Amino acid sequence: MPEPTDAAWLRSVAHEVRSFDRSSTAERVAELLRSRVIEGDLPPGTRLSEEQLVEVLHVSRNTLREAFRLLTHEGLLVHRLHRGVFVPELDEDDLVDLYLLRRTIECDVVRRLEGLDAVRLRPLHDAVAAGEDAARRGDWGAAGTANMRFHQQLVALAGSRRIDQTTARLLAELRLAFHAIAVPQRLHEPYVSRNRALLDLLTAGEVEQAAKELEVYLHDSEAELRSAHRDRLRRNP
Amino acid sequence: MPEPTDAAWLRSVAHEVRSFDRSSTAERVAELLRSRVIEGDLPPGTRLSEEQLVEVLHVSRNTLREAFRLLTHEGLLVHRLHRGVFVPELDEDDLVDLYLLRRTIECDVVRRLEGLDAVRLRPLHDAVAAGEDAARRGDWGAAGTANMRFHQQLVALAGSRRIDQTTARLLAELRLAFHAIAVPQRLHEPYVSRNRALLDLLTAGEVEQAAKELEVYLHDSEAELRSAHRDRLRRNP
DNA sequence: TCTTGAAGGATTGTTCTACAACTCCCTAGG
DNA sequence: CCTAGGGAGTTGTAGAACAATCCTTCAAGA
Repeated sequence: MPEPTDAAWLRSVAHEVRSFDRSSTAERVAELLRSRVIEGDLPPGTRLSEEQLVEVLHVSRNTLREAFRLLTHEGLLVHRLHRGVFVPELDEDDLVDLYLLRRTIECDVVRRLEGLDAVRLRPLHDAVAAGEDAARRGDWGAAGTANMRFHQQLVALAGSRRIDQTTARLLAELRLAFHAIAVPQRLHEPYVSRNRALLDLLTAGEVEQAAKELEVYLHDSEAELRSAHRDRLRRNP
Repeated sequence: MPEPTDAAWLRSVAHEVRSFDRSSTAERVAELLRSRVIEGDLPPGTRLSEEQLVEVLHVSRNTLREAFRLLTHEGLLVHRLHRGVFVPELDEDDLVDLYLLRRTIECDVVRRLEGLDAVRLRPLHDAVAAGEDAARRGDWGAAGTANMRFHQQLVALAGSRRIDQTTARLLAELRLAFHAIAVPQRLHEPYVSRNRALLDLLTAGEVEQAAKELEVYLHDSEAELRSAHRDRLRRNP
């Protein structure tokens, strides 16, 4: 006999089951291409040829184009009419734009936080630990991944689907910029310990202080990235 | 003889010309469907049949599906695998979510504003005037449109492409919620004068004060909308 | 009565082919 | 050096076909 409280539980199970192995071919193709772009295998400016990919992936052009659309709206590809899809080349204006939105969302989320406890902060803790571990190993790719995870989990504390989604796209785009730049250590190293410091502030419940630190943090990160971008531009016209 | 400064100008003209009448069939179809959804012609929950629309619009299924994808990523349609696309039905959680993100972005944008002058505020002024005009005529549909324009122009002051885009999607989704609710006057009337008050604060350069007022404003708006939503749910199980 | 399972029609997911529309590059001519 | 135009190659769109899935109906069993 189903009790009233069962309803919510059943709904959540239903949702989980339904989204378990539920993916279209287009989504799987998108997932594959996404990882390639995010890992930096495809340098910015690369054109993704339909003909070529249809051949390699063994899917129809329609399906491939559907995958293109998915990634386009994640900001991982750009579509130019009658020219094809390309891995985006972010310029300095894009960096400014991305960091502006990023500061807006992240700082505000932190400032509004309340009722924090160890359980809720657990995912953040894991991400920080992963970053420290990667730094010890000198694996700056992994350090970058851990950093992304830290910030994604940070905004996840707000408990908003749309904020999570916006942030995911934001970070994915930023990752493109990271790959376009050579020196990962200089970009990621300082933030391993700064993430730890942020987490400590949050653990202590000092949200206002954390928000302020995060604001400075993101300004520094932006400056670093822009500087590296300009350097690269100077070397590589 | 092209001077150095010409380059940027020529590029911008080239871009403008190129994007003038530059739209694919899919984009035109999307535009058509978008207006229908935004105007509320298609009630939430409606399924958009491929077969039917292909017949009416005289486009191929491929093209139609591409249009579906575009609108899906704007939040104006939802796609359920093997079931089709539907006009979304927002529940109260969605309203909470939308307003949370909205407060985050709008308030933060306002708080960061500086160097405001009459020229930059002109679009806001026009939107407020349009809202007042619509209210006098009792045209609450137009009042709602003017309100959306006001907020879109407000965040546009930040000068960020990505903030504009996120906001556009946000407001489009909210518009769905407005349509699902019967009483437009009660929802829009109070905000005509509150928009004017906000604009006055901005004109006076009181950004912090404006941000605080906006925060309250959005809380009130959210409460109003949620209440109306619950009323509707009670009448219409 | 309620649940379970199978059959069937209807709709979406994907592939394939064909052709139109457009871009890009190259070359001839001014 | 610049411009116009032609041709090759790529993307945009159409349309038909089939596979996979969903939804409804209905009958059998507990």
